[in-house]
Formats: sequence, C-alpha cells, structure tokens
Amino acid sequence: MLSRSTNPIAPVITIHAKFGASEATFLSGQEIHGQGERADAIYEVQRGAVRSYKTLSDGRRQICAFHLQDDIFGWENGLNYRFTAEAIVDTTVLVVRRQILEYVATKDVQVTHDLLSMATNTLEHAEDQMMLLGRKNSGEKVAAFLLEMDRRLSGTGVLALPMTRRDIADYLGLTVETVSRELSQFRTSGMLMFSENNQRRIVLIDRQRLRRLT
Amino acid sequence: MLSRSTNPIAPVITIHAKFGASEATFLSGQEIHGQGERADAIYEVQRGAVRSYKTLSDGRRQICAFHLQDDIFGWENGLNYRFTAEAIVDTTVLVVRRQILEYVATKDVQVTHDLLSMATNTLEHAEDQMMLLGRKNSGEKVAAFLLEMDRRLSGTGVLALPMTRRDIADYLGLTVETVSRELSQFRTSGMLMFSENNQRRIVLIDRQRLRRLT
DNA sequence: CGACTATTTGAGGCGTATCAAGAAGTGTGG
DNA sequence: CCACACTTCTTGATACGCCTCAAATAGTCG
Repeated sequence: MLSRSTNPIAPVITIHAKFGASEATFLSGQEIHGQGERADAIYEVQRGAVRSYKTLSDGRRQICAFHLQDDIFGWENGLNYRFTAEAIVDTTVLVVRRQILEYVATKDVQVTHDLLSMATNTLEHAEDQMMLLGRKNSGEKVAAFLLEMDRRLSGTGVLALPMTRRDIADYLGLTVETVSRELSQFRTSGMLMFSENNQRRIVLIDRQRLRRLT
Repeated sequence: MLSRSTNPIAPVITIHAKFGASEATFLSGQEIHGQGERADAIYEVQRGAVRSYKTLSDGRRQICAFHLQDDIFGWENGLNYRFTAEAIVDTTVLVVRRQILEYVATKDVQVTHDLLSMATNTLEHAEDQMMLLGRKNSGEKVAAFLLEMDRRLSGTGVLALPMTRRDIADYLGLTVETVSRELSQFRTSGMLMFSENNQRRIVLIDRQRLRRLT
C-alpha cells in the first residue's frame, strides 16, 4: 500500500514491510548518517525531527532540510551521503537498506516512480529555498520559515519548534542574532507570541501579515 | 540507446526518437516556457544556452540553473512549470511531449529510473547551490561560478560565457556591480584574463588559486 | 545549586547594495 | 562605412542590512 501526502515536501511513499524496514532510535544530537559515508540506507521519520546539512572546512554550515514526521531522507544517487543527518530531538526512524529498495525498484515501476516523485518534491523545496537564500531579506526569510513550519507541523498557528535558533539561522543563511532579532520584532509588532517558559513555542497571531511579508 | 554523461548536472538520458522528439529554435531572449504555464513538454538543449528562473512580484530574480548543451530541463512533477525558461543565446532544443514520455515511463522502468537519476542530479546541484547562496561570500561565489562553467563548457580554462553579468548575479544572489568587481579583482590579481574585445570571453590563468577560494 | 547552553539585546563594523557616471560593446538605419 | 541609440560592463562614492563582538538573561540538566 502506497500513501501519498498533500505536503509538498512530505514523503510520497511510505516505507512498507515489503522493504524489510527496521526501526532505530537516536537521541537528540546523535548522527544518523555522516557526509561522505557510504549511503546504504534510507530513512523515514516516525517520531522526532532531523536536520540534514553540509559544512565547509571552516565550520560554516548550511542546513538543506528539516525532516519531520513521515518525511523520507537519505536517498542518494551516488555511493555516498552528501549530507550529515542528525536527530535534533529524540527521534525514531524506519530504516530501509538501500540494496533492497533498489532491488524492488528494478522490478516495480511504481516504486521507482514514487522515488522520482519524492526526489522531485525535494527538488521543488530546494528551488524555493534558493530563491529565499539568494534574494530575500532577513525578515522575509524568518517569516517564510515560520509559515513553512506551521504548515508542516500542524497548520494551527501554534508551533512547537524542535530546532534551535542556530539551526534556524543555518537553514536561512543568517546568524543566530539576526533570527532572534526578527522574531523579537515580529513579537513587538503583534504578529506572534512566545510561550511563557519556552522560547521555541511560538503562536502565530497574524499569519496573513506574515504571509504578506514573504 | 540511452547514454550517460559524466557531467553531474548533464542529462542522464538522451531524448530519443522513440519519444517522438521534435526540434525547436529560439532566438536570444525568447521564452521557451513560462512560470505557471501548463507543463506539457520537456526539453534537451542541442545548441545554445537557457536560463531557468523564478521571479518575485517586485522583480527580484533567482536563476536556479543554466542549461547548456545536452542538458535536459522542464521536467515537472506537478501540472505547471515552476520556472520561466528563456534562451540566453540563439538556441535549438529537442522537445518531447510530456504525455508521451510519461506513457513510455509507465512501460519501461529504465526510463523512469533515468528520470530519477536526472532529478537526483539536479537536486545535488541545487543543494550545492544552497550552500553557495546561504554561506559563501561574493568572491567564493564568483570563483565557484567560473569553475562550474569551465567544467561544463569545456574544461580547458577558456570560457565563452553565454550569459550577461546580470544573469551571473541573479544566479549567485549578488548584484551586477559586485560580480563585475570580483571579476576585475581576479583579473588584477592574475587569476584570469578578459579577451581583448569580448568581456564574456574569460581565460582562467590560475584555476588552482580559484579552487582554493571556494 | 552550579555549570552549561540557548536566547536576547546592544554597540559598532564590514561586506555588499545602491546610486551615479562613464566606458565599452552591440545593433540599426542611413 | 559611420552615426546614433541602446544595452552591457566597469568603476567610484556612499548607504545600509546583516554580521561580529560583547554581555546580560533565560532555560536546561547534572
């Protein structure tokens, strides 16, 4: 049984028993796979959240994607992972051995087609992110981030962000301080509220105005 | 017969007669397909060069890719093109109707697999570009651009760039002036030369030093 | 409680954008 | 072929958005 998601960057396929999936759990901060390692598995998030990123030799980091519940990550065309993937909170994933998936894909055109859809959806997200990174200012970036997370986490306007400000900054091509300042400014101008005792819990008060900013 | 390219962002499949490809020519500046239009064809560059870009309502533009000889573009998962594609010089393309390609793909797992490889290669390029746009400074961006174009155009260190400085700027998330200044500085410091009577003809003198900059 | 990390906020600096002007290159009509 | 208009490219002066550095506050975990 293959399930399709309406979330443009959510998985197109659900990893099924026929792929011989196993389960694995990672604590917050643990690495799931490393940049350059042999890519011999793909993953689906069951619970938790994951960041996929590249780093330059001097430590600059670009997070290319956050993987949330039901998202699939780790698909590679080449031999090695081009990213490091780390759990950003305690996370459980399904693991499918790549060899098995590829074997099934040679037999089943539908599986290959679903992989294609998944890759294309990831590509669409990357292309939108290129516009964001190359041409948007810091306010537009942070507003777009909040709306993306709202859409992907719940759609209710109440966000429990799993990632730090640093993660957000490295996703948006900004510094921590700039992210913090933009959030503060959105709060001051009445577009959102922080939870009393948790800075990562954010309530979007005026999503329409945030949307106009992007 | 399917051909594979060693160029990571070159096409994996060659559009073949079995897809009922036809040929079309576009003059410099002409639109091949528009953002939002119904995506009913995919293209392979035979001669010339193409830019694919998105624009914001206020005119800011992000070029997501340059398509050179043998590159395939215009593949979409959804109904509509997410880009505008324009010829940046006089260009001839092969055109395959999407319906036909998709029909063949349902029958031939190899075709679907090749589309997957193509999408994955495009994705890899987009992910590298995210690092460039989000975390590199203007010198690193321009150096990376020159090396990419050298690799894709010839590999000889002698570049006949088809695109304007503005196109380069919109590809790198910079302004025309900054691109021009970086190129001038590379020239002053002996890393490259401009042709006598054509500013788009560039000879890379010290590619090793350019590589160290990226 | 104490050590540590995450976040916010302020002051000041830097890198790239903006604005402006001139030079170089291109295309068109005479 | 030149004259002219137009676009592209370069270069300089200045502005400003975001980064850097610093320090205080808030939150987390032993």
